[in-house]
This record gives sequence, structure tokens and C-alpha cells, in this order.
Amino acid sequence: MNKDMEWYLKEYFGYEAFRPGQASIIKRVLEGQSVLGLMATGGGKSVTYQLPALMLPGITVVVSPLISLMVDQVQQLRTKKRIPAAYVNSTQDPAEAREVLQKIATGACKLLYISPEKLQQPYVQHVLNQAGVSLVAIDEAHCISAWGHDFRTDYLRLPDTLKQLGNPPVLAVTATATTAVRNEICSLFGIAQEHVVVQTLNRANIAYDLAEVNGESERRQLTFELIDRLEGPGIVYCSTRQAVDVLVAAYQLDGKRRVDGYHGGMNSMERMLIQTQFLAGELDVIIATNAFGMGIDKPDIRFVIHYQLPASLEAYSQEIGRIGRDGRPGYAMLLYAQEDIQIHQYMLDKEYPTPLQVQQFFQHYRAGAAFDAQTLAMIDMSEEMAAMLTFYTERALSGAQVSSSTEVTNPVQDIWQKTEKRKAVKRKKLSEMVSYVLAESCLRKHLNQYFGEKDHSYQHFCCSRCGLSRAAYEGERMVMVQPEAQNRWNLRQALDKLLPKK
DNA sequence: CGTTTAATATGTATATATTAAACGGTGCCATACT
Repeated sequence: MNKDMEWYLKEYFGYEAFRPGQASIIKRVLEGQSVLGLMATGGGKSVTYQLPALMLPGITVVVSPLISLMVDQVQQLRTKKRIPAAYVNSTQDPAEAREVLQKIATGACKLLYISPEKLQQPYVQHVLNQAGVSLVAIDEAHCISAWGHDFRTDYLRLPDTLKQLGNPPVLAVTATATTAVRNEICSLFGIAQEHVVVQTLNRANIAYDLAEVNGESERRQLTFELIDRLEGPGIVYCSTRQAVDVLVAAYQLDGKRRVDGYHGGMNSMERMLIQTQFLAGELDVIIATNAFGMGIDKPDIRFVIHYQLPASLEAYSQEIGRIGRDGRPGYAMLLYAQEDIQIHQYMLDKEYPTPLQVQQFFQHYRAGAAFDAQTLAMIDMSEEMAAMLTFYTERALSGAQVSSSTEVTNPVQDIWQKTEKRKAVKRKKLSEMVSYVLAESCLRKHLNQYFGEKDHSYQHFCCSRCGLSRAAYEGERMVMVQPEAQNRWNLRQALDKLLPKK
């Protein structure tokens, strides 16, 4: 079997040898085991399901979070590797989609890329069952925990969806997962502890830096200086679309480098254009919200600047993880101020329902009402919240059936409590982000420990707490920002508010 | 909750100060509408 694996690796992927972790994941997958693979960005995750897809008898379904990722990967497989792959999603018209699915039914495709939403459609499942599903790969599997509980609950429905496909083995892969996230993925898909394959998540080539800023002008000045002086391509992350637009306009006015913006408010053509330009080296820096970056294949990103505090260490680690996939040194700067927390708190409060909203939703749900635009407007609820509440309501009602003998709980109360629980989890993640900037210990250690990583080695620089100065990093002098005691104290107060009361 | 933008106030023409209102992330899909 070993020889076969290597033959496929060379024949289809052009590599002489496997990269660390790959062979061990693939072996288990070929044995029919369900596996969770954790590999640092740039570790070659996609080969771990693309190669088994060629060797296994049936089709491999790749659950992918973004249409743009499906398009990229399928194109690469078809043109560069000559592997028969396809995708089904909402960019296709019904006739087109039917054509693809009919081809799949005949077994002409080895890989199908699809979203968790689309995978629930009965016709899609019917076709896949005809072809026979050998493996379900879940790409960017941290999305299950990051999005499954609120933003895209279809991620948490995946175990039920896979039941309809006869529970094929699962290979979940990601670059960031805390112990809690690993446990959640394992229990959802029945992955045994010995089938969790972990490569080191420590990013030895990244130098971690941190600076507290006072006021908008200081923040902006520091950011623009960094963009001007740092070498190579980079990304600047902001918390809001507006901040992105403002920064782009301000920098383009008299900045030295080629910079453009990217966020969810832009249409897909614009977004595609900007991303393509960045990948092709026609843009030096992208200023973006967290909409940018997932799955982008650019090995030479040299720096990431966080203009504001991100919402969690998971998000932070994902975003800086895009630095230096080529293994060459890179630099991560996190700018923060006390007021950065407010936007995240606001979003959190807005995302989750009040008891009244749950009640109104439940009444309509019970009455069998469709949650169309009109109904939603009537109860003043967003499409997103209705989708989330549908999920929790379904859970509450099916759960009630199972345990009906014990006690009859109020479903509305039950649903609201479940959503409050998730809200508390998110609040805690935000507090952990704040703790990170407040703690005075080594940044690398703190971040690595959060993800259960014990290796803290580094190549050139560790972090600003371990003696990295920006002057040293850039090889020239630069104004250092002095943190003010007052602001730190306020931030501690804000942190206290985030933590649950005892 | 903080920042940005729009609207008003001032006191007699342009611009600044003050106050009020608006706004805020991530994407799939289906459906309704042009």
C-alpha cells in the first residue's frame, strides 16, 4: 500500500516524498478510518484527501466553506493534475448543476466540492449514493466550531447530513484548533483520539509584535509607516468595512505602495479582481475585514498588521497564519486600544436573540409559518437569526421527544438558554483575546499554549516580549509607542465585564 | 459604546462649533422582485 501511495504522489502531484504528517493521515484514511488532521498553514493539507480520492473506489466529497475555494481547487485539479473533479453550487443554473450531478451519478468524477448547505439537498444525496461515497473530507474544519453554532448552523448539521450518505469515513482538516475544538469535531464525527494527527502548530518563522495605541491618528500613522517600511506583500486587518474604506482612501492619497481594500460589502467581481491582483503581485498590501484570506494560496506574505483587536485568538491565529507559508521570516503586528472591544460586544449582542425574539419566533414556527421576508419584517428579525433559531428549535423539539418521560421543559426557555450559552462562549473568546494583549509573558508561548502546542522554538525573532524591537526587525529606527497605564487599567475593567460573574 | 457623518446654530458670509442620528462581520441558498 505504501508503494502505491508514493506512486500516486509522484504521478499526480509531482512530489518525491510526503511532507510531515501527510503519510500518516493518508494511511489511516485508506484503511477506512475517520481522521482529524491538524497541519500548520502551508503543510499540504489538500493532498491528504485528494490522493486517497484517486485510490478509493467511490467518490470523495469535499465540504468547502467558500465557493471561491471550490472554484480554485477544482480548476487546479483539472488543469494541473488532470484529476476529474467538479463542484455544485449556486453559481450554476439548474441545467448546469443537473449536468454535473448526472456525470457524478455515472462515477465519472473522483472529487465533488460542495457546501454543507447544498449537501443537504435530497437530490444531491441521491446522486452521491448512486456513485457511492468513499470519503467525506471537511476542509477548513474549524468552521464547524467557529460558524456552526450561529452563523452557518448547517455545519453542525453535517453529522445528520452524512447519515443520509450512509456514514462514510470523515477526514477533517484545519490549521487552527484548540483542544476544545478538536474534541467537538471528534465527538461529532466519531473520530477516535488515536486518529487525531497533529503537526506542530508553532510558526517558528513569524515574529510577534504588539503595541497599544492612543487615538485614531496614532493608529493610522503607525500602520502607514509599517506599510511603507516593511518588505514584501502584506495584509492589514480591520474590524469594520468602514475602517477598510477609510484607510484605503487615506493611504492611496500619498502612500508609497500599491494598496487596495477587500470586504464583504464589495461585489464578487471586485473581490475576485483584488484577490487576483494580490496573488499575482500586482498589489502589495490588502486592507481587509476578516472576509479576506481563507484558503488563499500565497506563500510569500511577509507581514500582517492588525489595525484593531480581532474577536478571538482563533481568528487572530488564522489571520496571522497566512504569513510566510514559504518558511521565510515574517512579521505580525497587533495594534490595539481599549475601545476596540466595543464593536465586538455590539455584534455579539446583536447576533443573539432576546427572550422576546425567541418567543415570537417560536410562535410562528409552531404555527407552521414560512420565514419569508415579510414574516421576518413583521417580527423584526434578520434572516441570519431566524436560521439560527430554526436550528435550535429543531434541536429543542427533537430532544424533547426523546426525553419526554422525564420532564416537560418550556422549549422557548430551553432555546434561549442554549443561545445564551453560545453567547457566553463567544464573550469568553473575546476576553481571552484581551488577556493576550494584557499578559506580560511571551506572546508565542501564550498563543501556542492556547492551542495546546508545546513547541515554542523560533528561527530569527520570538516576540516583542522577548526582545524583538521593530527597529531590529526592520533594520532601522522607528518610533516606539509607550503604553499608557490609564488605558491598560480601563482595558482590565472591560475584561472584568466580559468574564462571567461568580 | 465609539466613531463618523449629517444637520443645525451662529449672526450676517464663511467657516467653525455644537448637537443629533446612523452605523457596525463572516456566506451559503432560495425566493421574490425587476
